[in-house]
Amino acid sequence: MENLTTRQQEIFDFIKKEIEFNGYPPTRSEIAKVFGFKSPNAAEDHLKALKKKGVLNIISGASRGISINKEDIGIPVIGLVSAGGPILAQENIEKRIPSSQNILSHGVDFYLRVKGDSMIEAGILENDLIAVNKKAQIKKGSIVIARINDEVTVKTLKSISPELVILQPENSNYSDIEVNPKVEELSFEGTCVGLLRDFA
Amino acid sequence: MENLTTRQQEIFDFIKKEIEFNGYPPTRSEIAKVFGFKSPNAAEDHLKALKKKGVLNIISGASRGISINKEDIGIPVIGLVSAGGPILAQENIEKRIPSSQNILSHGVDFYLRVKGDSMIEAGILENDLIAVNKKAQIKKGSIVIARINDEVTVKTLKSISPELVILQPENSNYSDIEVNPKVEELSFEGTCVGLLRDFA
DNA sequence: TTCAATACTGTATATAATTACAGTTATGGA
DNA sequence: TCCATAACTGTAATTATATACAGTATTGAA
Repeated sequence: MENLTTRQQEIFDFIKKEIEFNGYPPTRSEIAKVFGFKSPNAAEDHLKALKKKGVLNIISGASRGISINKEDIGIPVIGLVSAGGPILAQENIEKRIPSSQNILSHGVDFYLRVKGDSMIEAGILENDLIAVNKKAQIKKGSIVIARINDEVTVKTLKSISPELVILQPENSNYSDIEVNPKVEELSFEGTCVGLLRDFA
Repeated sequence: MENLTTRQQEIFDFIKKEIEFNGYPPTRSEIAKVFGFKSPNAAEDHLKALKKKGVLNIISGASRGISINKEDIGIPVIGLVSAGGPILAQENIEKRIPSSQNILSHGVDFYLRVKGDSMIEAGILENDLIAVNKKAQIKKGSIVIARINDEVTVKTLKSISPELVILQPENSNYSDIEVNPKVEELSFEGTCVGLLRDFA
């Protein structure tokens, strides 16, 4: 997918929102009206551009025949996180899971595939997908996605202070991880707000 | 919601399927064509009936202005199962979770809220939602939703033969349940194909 | 500097789509 | 028996919609 221009992204987001809200896509005129275009053809041009860039599909002749390509809907699933870059970098995205907005009570920014068995006593198994909210407040007792020296890990946050953060695995075979944020690089990618398991 | 007639249910299901597949609702003519109506007005009549029964909404004047009422989309979540009736009876439906079709690799007929801790060693905790497929083959080793003498339970199917079915809890504090289908009433409501947990 | 792409205005038209009106047939109550 | 509901056919008109064509202005890359 080529990158969209600011304007194109706006149009695209509007279409997406309309589909979600109304249950059907907008017409050219409706787009034009919302964006203040004096001609429906401005919308037509945008649709053509968006189609060309591969983010949506237009069924010729059909009214409201706009559909958003599946890959562009949905919440990204992060498999292995490559070192260095941001967690949501394109190369980390394993696939996408359709909207699912209302499935969980919190917003989900991405899903993270669980590696290892360090959380089994919290009912989190290997290969489960953890639903992560990036903005939810990081607090004691919640399950957090932390990045320590560029390595991503999922643990319960046992305690947090300026010079000592304790991350607790939920598996009696493992011991707590103690990090001094002033010495080691520590950041929080988000909080676990849900879990998805697929018995494939 | 009043009950739909067979025909109305067919039309409704078709509309739902179209929205999911195409991303936008069908026109009257498209409905008529699929069902073999010679007049688009037959579809119009059906839409009016469906609207009257409250399962969908029609935006007058808008092409493809059909939207399905949120309560009628989605997969039902079953909380407590009342004795006697079928598991999917209206009174058992706690809420509905939007489509999510492609979230799990198997089809999901309903979600069942887990009571108790008998499956914690399989990573299934109390209040988790188990995704259930009604038609998937019941086989040894899979987690099944069984009904024994009208009581619904989730267990691993350890062994199955005409006179002895062994259901195994995944919790060392509990012991296996042995059922003779010839003596006790035993039926399978489905197989567990996934799990959903919401950290509310 | 020339060209393609972006971002529109303005006009026009074929056709897609909604939807009313007038019927027909069958069914199952009241 | 009468009437409402369901499930259609058939016709037709209004309006909603897609979409082509002809422009204009701006920008950034070749």
